[in-house]
Amino acid sequence: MGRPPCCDKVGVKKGPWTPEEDIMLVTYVQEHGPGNWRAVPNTTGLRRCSKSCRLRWTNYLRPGIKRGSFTDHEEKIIIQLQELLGNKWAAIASYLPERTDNDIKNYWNTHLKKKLKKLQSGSGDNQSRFSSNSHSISRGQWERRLQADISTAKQALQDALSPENTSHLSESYTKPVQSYSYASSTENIARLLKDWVKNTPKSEESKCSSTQNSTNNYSDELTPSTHCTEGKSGIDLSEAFESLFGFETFESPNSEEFSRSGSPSLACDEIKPDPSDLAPLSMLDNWLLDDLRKDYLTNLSFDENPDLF
DNA sequence: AACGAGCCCAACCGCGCACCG
DNA sequence: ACGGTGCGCGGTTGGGCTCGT
Repeated sequence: MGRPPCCDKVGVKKGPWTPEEDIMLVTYVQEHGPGNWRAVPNTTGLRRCSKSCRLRWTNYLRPGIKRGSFTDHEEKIIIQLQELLGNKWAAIASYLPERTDNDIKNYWNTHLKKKLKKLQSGSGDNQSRFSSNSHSISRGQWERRLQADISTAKQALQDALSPENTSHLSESYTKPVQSYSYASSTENIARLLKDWVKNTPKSEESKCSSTQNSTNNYSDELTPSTHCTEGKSGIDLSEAFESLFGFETFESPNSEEFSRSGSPSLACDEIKPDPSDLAPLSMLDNWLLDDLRKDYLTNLSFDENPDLF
């Protein structure tokens, strides 16, 4: 018996996602939470495979995703964890909550692999420094600590998200988790719409496949919302979007900062985010990365090899 | 300015695992 | 115990973009 196709191939759309499709998907997640992807096409009317929906959400629309180039710190973590875990991108991504496994995988394949290869050919023993460092703890210890850390992180996340505990988060972390999640998700859509609106009037005949460019440019182009009044479709979509999400995304001079600042206006009680898909709490985030940095990276001899970074 | 090569990244594909009845 | 189903993961691909000539 052959494996049944994950979805009905007839009438299933492929290729880049349009902003409209993104909105439909986000709307579904807002209402039902992430999961039950099989139901998404039927529920939303999206002509997309359930897997495609899940992938789009996890790799692109999910709240808290950081885009743009990787920092040196992130790079180091990836290199170390790849050395330790191999191509377990999901596991590596769990230590970089703002990055998706796909992003990390791509970054590894396009940048880091070459970098290390170059380094390896340049000086023979540099590679071995990563794999057998005299200062580093043993592989077994690493793995045990990783496991422990992941478990602890999950517990911390659950604790932090439980209603009775959210109130005692320290003052510096008082941003509402739900709002953060919500706003970040909104921000992701907003960036798509913004670019889409900007591009559509110029080339109406062109297909709406500008999502790639829009995301790449957005972080450097957090301009005031003048674009959203350009073009009819922009107005309609923007208004629809605003009404959909209940606040004026396009009025934000800097939507990223806005979303992270935890503005009270972003509160949205009807959202019931799944804890596993929430944006990483800063506290947890910092804890993970700080712990990594302190306990692991300082034990390793990156500094012995300044040429690498 | 035009063209081709290489790069980059979003999306797809197929497999394996976990869960459920 | 077993088959069906859904989801997650890692590898791969295709098309747009950038850069060099």
